[in-house]
Formats: sequence, C-alpha cells, structure tokens
Amino acid sequence: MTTAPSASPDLSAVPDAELLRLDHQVCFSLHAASRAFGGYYRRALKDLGLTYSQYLVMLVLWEQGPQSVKAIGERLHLDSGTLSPLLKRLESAGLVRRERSREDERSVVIDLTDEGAELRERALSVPRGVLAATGLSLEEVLGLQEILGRLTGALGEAVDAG
Amino acid sequence: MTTAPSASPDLSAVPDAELLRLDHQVCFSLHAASRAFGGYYRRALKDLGLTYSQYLVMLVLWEQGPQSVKAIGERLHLDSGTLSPLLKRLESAGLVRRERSREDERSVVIDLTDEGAELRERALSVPRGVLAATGLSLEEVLGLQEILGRLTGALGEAVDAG
DNA sequence: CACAACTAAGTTGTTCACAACTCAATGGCG
DNA sequence: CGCCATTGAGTTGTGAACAACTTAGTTGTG
Repeated sequence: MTTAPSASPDLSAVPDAELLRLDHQVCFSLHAASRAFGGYYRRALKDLGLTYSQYLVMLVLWEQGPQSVKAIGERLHLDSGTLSPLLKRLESAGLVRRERSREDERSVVIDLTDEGAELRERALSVPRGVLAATGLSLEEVLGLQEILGRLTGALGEAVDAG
Repeated sequence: MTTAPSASPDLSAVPDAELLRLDHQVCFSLHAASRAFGGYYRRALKDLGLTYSQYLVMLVLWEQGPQSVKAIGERLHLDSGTLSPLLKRLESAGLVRRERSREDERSVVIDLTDEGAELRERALSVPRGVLAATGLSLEEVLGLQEILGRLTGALGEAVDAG
C-alpha cells in the first residue's frame, strides 16, 4: 500500500515529497485512532454520564485516591486550564469534592464522593467491551502501548528541547 | 510493569479490576500520544500559521487537489460541523477558496489559492523533523500505522453495530 | 409532475486542549 | 523581617470535535 520498501530505515534517502505523504498517513492514523477510541467511549460511557476525559480523571481517582489537581494533571499530562472546568463539572455532577488543602492553601485536593466511588462498579464492565471492540490481541495491545509510550516520551523531549 | 503475562490472549480470564487498570493505560497511551503529536506540530507549524488540523486538511488538498467538503471529510473522518468553520479560517487566511459546485449546488468545492499551493514548499521540511522526533524507525512507524488502522476500522465497525 | 426521502453544508451548544494570563500562597535569600 | 521568585489553581480566548439541528438542493417513486 505504501510506496516505500520496508528495507531501509535511512530516512535521509527518502525524498521530502514522499515523507510528506507518509507524514500524512501517520498523523492521520494516530489522530483517527484516538478519535475512534473517543467515539467508542462516548457511547459506552453515555449512561454513566461521563465523557472520555472525565472517565480518565475518574480512573485516576479510583486507582490512586484523593489527590491534588496538580497530581492528576501530571498523571494525565493535562494542565489546570483543562482540569479546572472539568473538575467543576464532575463536582456539579456530584461525583467529586474539591477542598483547599490545609497544609498548602494553594493546592486543591480532589476526593471522590460516595456516589463517585460507587460509579466504579458500573464502570467495571466498560473496558472488556472496548478491548473486544479493538479487535486486537492482548499482546498487540501491550505492544501498541509500549510504542506509544516511547513515542510520547520522545516527542515530549523534542518539544522541551526545541 | 503490567501484571499480566504475555502468554494468554484469553481476556475472559482477566478480572474486571485488572482490565480497568489496563484500560486506563491504553486509553491514556493513545490519548497522550495523540496530544504529544499535536504539541510537536503546534510548534513546527507555528510559523506556517497552521494548526495541526488545518495542516491535515492542507495535506489532503496538496495531494488530491480541489474537492468537496464531503470528500475531505471522508478522507479525514471529520464532519461538516468541524470542517465548515475550519475551512472558513483557511479561507480568511487566504489559503483556500470555497465555491459552490455548478453540477450540484449543495456541494462546495475547496480549492487552493496560489498562496495555499506555495505553502507546500515550506511544509516539506516539517515531516522529517517530526519523524526524527518520534525516535521510531521507519519499520516501527509503518507497523504502528498498520495496527492503528486496524484499531480504527474495528472501533468504527463496533460503533456502527452498537 | 408532485411529493417524500435523502443529501451537502452550515449553525448551535457543549466539552476538551492549550497558551497566556491573573491571583493568592509559599519559600528563599539578603 | 521584608522582598521577590516560584508555585498551584483558576480565568480568558481560540481552535477543535461532535451531537443535534436547519436549510437548500437533489433524487426517486407513485
């Protein structure tokens, strides 16, 4: 399907125009996969009343318990500009509490309400459906994760260095 | 790092709670990788005056020439709700023209302006930097693309069937 | 031909991502 | 102690993604 043979990893030998086409495909694959994932979750999480991003935050809270906005942000690579309004929405939905920390008045600790904690039971059935829907084997999923992790790390470093 | 051994693809043997944790990791990997990609491009495309999504649309136009909003949408899996305002911004930037089709007055044909076509020359240098920044070999990139393609296809079908 | 079903693009409203910023609390350092 | 750089959260503004909807044009069928 792609024009390039799989033999040489020598990028410098590949002409610009070819790379532009390949770039298109890679960008697009990742972008599309990410959105397809989001689309699946949107449906699966609909009756839990959660968006995909809210689900990610809830996963962090279910696994790690009460923690600051900053800690959640580090875990998910999100900043306060994204998290603050999202957490407010989770608070309005009655799933989390937001409280100023006593030790450090700058930081806000996010904690699950009873309702938020109970929601985990209903969320337990979601991942099995998703993993089945991907059509990937467990090995492929783990392999994908490993590559994506390296990709994210390398790109992050490149941006920091740039 | 993950608890599961790589031997068995038998998902039904894995407990729910374990899957929830794995799900967290997979969701997160994909989400994070997609955003890391976006972050890199944001910088790389800054002096071209393009966003990541606008770049994807321009790639389609550079490769395939004038085409309808619908055709671009099919190529990028985007609907008119996303594309209409984006294309208006590209039009204001002087990169594309929007014209009602003569044959079918419902459809709008997007065409590059001279300025839009010339921008391709400046974009040619971008992908090499990105591919280098990923730290992946050409083989890994192609492999990743293949898996992501299958993933997107399978998830799309699951949503349609759902 | 007439009317219903469909299709393409655009609009509206919600949520998310992120840069750039404000504001208050903290921590150093002279 | 007093001042200032830093830090954590929040706000503002822009762009993107998408559901649900509108509007206008097209097609099929009786």
